[in-house]
Amino acid sequence: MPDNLAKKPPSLAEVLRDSRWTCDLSDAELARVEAGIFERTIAAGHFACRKGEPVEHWLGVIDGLVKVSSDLDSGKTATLTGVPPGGWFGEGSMLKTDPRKYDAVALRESRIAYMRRETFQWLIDHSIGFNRFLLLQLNERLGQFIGLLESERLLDIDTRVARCLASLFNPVLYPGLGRRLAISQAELGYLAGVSRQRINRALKVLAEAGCLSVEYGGISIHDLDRLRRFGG
DNA sequence: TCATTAAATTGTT
DNA sequence: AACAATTTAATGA
Repeated sequence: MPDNLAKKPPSLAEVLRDSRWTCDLSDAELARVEAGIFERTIAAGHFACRKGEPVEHWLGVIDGLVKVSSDLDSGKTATLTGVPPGGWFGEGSMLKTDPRKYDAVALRESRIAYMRRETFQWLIDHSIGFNRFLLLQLNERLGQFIGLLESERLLDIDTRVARCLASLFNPVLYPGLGRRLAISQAELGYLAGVSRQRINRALKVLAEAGCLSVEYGGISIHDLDRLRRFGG
């Protein structure tokens, strides 16, 4: 275990291979899909996609970290979810013809995959595995948002941070993700909607509870179930 | 390979 | 919000 912690920037092809929705595609089909995707690097603080624009792509996080949020007219911004590497989002918008309803901001420099609408549609028409993935993902997110409702009002900060982290490590939404995630406490603060200092305190509590361990520039999950159930 | 430095992140007030 | 301590990455001898 000397340097398997060394970072290796994943390629688009690797991310596709590891994505659950590509499992029943032939090599030729996978190649077709890959040809319908382009990659773009988004600088920290910049938008991977914006509310109000026509929806032309389904988005995937190859590397980095993205925050999906909704900016209210009041000027306040509500974080809906964070998307770690290996995660795909925006399928809800692809299934409608309305303009996009949410923003996606790169919390740090991130590489984003953009799948064209015609490729997305082709997958729906030809791949049962892709449809199964979409159903699973939509259902999982629905549960996540329902949980977020109680989190917002009923739970203390430590528990909210726990739920936020648990959602990032959701094995259904983000399979390829391992036990460790590179995320700073500041980034986690943006996702959970609390100050970095409060995140620091919450992480100590969660580490004390045996849910995770805090590392420089990231955290490692020890007990995902315990993290999910924390405080409630 | 090692020492130095800058930048990022963390821990605390 | 500010500050000090710690860790990492980059640089060059």
